[in-house]
Amino acid sequence: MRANSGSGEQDSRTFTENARRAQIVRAAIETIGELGYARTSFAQIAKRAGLSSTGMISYHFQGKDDLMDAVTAAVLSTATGYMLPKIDEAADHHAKLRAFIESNLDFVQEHPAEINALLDIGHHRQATENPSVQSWYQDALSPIANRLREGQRDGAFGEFDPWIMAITLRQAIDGIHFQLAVDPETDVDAYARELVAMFARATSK
Amino acid sequence: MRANSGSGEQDSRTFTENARRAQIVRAAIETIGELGYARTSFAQIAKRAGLSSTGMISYHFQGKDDLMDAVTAAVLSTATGYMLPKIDEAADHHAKLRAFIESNLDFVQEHPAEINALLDIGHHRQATENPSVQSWYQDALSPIANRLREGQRDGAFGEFDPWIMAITLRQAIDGIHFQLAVDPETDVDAYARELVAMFARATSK
Amino acid sequence: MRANSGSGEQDSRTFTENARRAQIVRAAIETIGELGYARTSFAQIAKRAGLSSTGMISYHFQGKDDLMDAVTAAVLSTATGYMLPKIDEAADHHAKLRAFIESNLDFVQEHPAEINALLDIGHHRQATENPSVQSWYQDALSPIANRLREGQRDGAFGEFDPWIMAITLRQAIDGIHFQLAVDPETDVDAYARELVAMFARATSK
Amino acid sequence: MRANSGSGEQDSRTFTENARRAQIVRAAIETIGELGYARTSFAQIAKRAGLSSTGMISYHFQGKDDLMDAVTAAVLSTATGYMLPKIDEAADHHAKLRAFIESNLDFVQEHPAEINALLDIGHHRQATENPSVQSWYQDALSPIANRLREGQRDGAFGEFDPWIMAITLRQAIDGIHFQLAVDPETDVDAYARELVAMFARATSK
DNA sequence: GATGAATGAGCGTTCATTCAT
DNA sequence: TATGAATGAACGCTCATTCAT
Repeated sequence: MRANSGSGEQDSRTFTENARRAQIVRAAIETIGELGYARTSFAQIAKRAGLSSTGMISYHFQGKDDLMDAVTAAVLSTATGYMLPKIDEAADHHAKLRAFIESNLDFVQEHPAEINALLDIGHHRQATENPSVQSWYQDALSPIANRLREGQRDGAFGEFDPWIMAITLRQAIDGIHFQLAVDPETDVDAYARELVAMFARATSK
Repeated sequence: MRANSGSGEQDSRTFTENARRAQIVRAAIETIGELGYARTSFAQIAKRAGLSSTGMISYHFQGKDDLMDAVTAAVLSTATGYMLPKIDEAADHHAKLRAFIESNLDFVQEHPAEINALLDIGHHRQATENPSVQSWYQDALSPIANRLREGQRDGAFGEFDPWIMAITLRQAIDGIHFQLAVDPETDVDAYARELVAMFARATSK
Repeated sequence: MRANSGSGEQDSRTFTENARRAQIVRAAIETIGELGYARTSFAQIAKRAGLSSTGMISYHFQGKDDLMDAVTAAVLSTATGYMLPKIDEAADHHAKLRAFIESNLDFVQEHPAEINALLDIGHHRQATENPSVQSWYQDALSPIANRLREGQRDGAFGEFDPWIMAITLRQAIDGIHFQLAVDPETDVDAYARELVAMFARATSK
Repeated sequence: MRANSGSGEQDSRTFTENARRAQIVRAAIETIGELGYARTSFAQIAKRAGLSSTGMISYHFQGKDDLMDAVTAAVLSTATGYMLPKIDEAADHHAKLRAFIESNLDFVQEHPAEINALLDIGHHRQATENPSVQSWYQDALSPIANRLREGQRDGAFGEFDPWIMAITLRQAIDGIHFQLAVDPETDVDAYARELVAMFARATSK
């Protein structure tokens, strides 16, 4: 008898069980953020969640992959909720691009554990032939590429492949982690300003 | 007794002899490239290398870190040997930037296992706060940043932070792996051409 | 998760519950008693305890040292519980000295595995410079030395260094193991009588 | 083709091979003395002996047990050569007993590695059912017991079991190691004087 | 739901020993 | 003899998962 809901399943109990699931996901995020994926075990997560047994995690999730899917979804949801309003508020395509970069780096600064968890899981899965990798990565890039394409259609941007630009933009923002590894005192806002200027040129006519 | 050569030791035979070491490094590269760092164990490497036991790896290397150091050094050496001549041949700063991007992506296309291994090891070390991370990452970025700085000094490029541009360039090139994960049939040359145009604008005056 | 109780933890169940822990400690005592510390591995202990894997031992104890601490504590507790009443019953200092020697050798005869385990662990820790050695050895000798000192103060014994006499007494009793190795049919009671007479002279005025 | 000479074998090559054997035995003594038996491996011994391969040890000795037999014999021989003259010089039985104790503790002080090796090997083998244990231990105790018996016959000592007194004497002297473990600054000469006085009483009429 | 004991495969590493050269 | 590579079993320990209560 299991309460696990596979990724696609719809279940009437979904909402009542969400409390425990969310608690575990929260603990997983913090653990990965602090120790890294490689040192994160069910035992560490259970300890941080105040659970007396790792069996609780297996009970609520189909397995490690299922838990990591939930973590990924949770972080992406939080990040989107943080960034989207700021992008929507922006007046034009250029301002929206700037808002995307700045709000993304703001989020990195304010939610380091979430971001570390997301990237760690992503790196771990990239090598794996897990089919869910493609989808979440596409899901993350598609909105960016679409906005860039709209900007081109409206004449705000020059000619470039919007999909490759989206990848580059995504990777440029994630580059902050390497910079922070080299110098933890880095001014993230300055990094953001530099990227804004750089991509203004890169997307110009 | 032991064939291990500690990191600090100097041994003229390190690269010339020791076919076994090279064989193990090769097997490690292929294993990481195929399974990813997380699923790569001495047992997997030994199986691929046709060794009778994992003890053989411990015999030839001080430990897992030492083996991964050897893998990193081997891949970087191969990559540098491939790319440097093409960059040196290029006539001016713009051509060198183009040669860097193109030769790098050429190398990715021709040596996917090597590159996957290099990035996976890098990610794992970053996540586990291995102190050797900063140095190799700085070592990888410094030459790029220095060339960009020279280009600015010579008036070939506009104003930008060369260090952040180096990170972005590095990350943009590595973005090909995400693209290949989504679509293994991607035209890497087209990806290269797009990046060349993009960074021509990004570095322009 | 884990049933381990770290050395510093206080847990009222430590001795009352945890049948599994006791079972493992018992198996460890028997294994060390039979094979000696050097040939005692988790695999041997697990086999003797009927455990499915060595992981069960790691589950119940923090590590090999923790298990050996538990073995030491268990044996010392049993030995003290056996000997102390007999010593307390004895009327005067001479009778107490005799009771100490006799009850100690009685215990050796009746619990050979326990004693072998205790001495083997002690020797191993002394050889590996484990810092916990001094304390347990001092703990074992101090009560003997103190009783001897009291006897001197009360005029029952002559002049001698009570600490060195305590070491000699301890070592003389442990000498029975060498004797038993040479001749397993040795009359331990006779050995005890001889030591009693010998130390009566050695402690006399 | 092996050069090993089993314990009982007589071999015309015995003397030519003794150089390498002695070198290995010497390295083994130092290694056990410094690291203890548990941490002593063929690799450690070979390193200390300046050998390029542990195979050399296996070539010259039948196995680990054979090497340890050689170490034991070498140390006993050295110790006997050191002590016997001093005992022979002594005028009477009481003086000889004193000379035995004092020269033995002198030897302990001047050759700590040899003694540590001897005791470590002894402790390790006690638990093992190695038949060679009984013999060397009997060989070590018999001369002591015989001298005590002679002293009794000549009326110098009182009544006691000479064999048990020999064990006790042996153990009392070895007790210095526990004392040194507790306090490395212990005055060994004072320890010797105390034992001399103690055994003068213990062996008195 | 929740607990915690149990499972068994797997980890990197060390070891004494063997063997071709 | 001497070398050093190779062997394969064993080591303590961690892991995600299962299961009875």
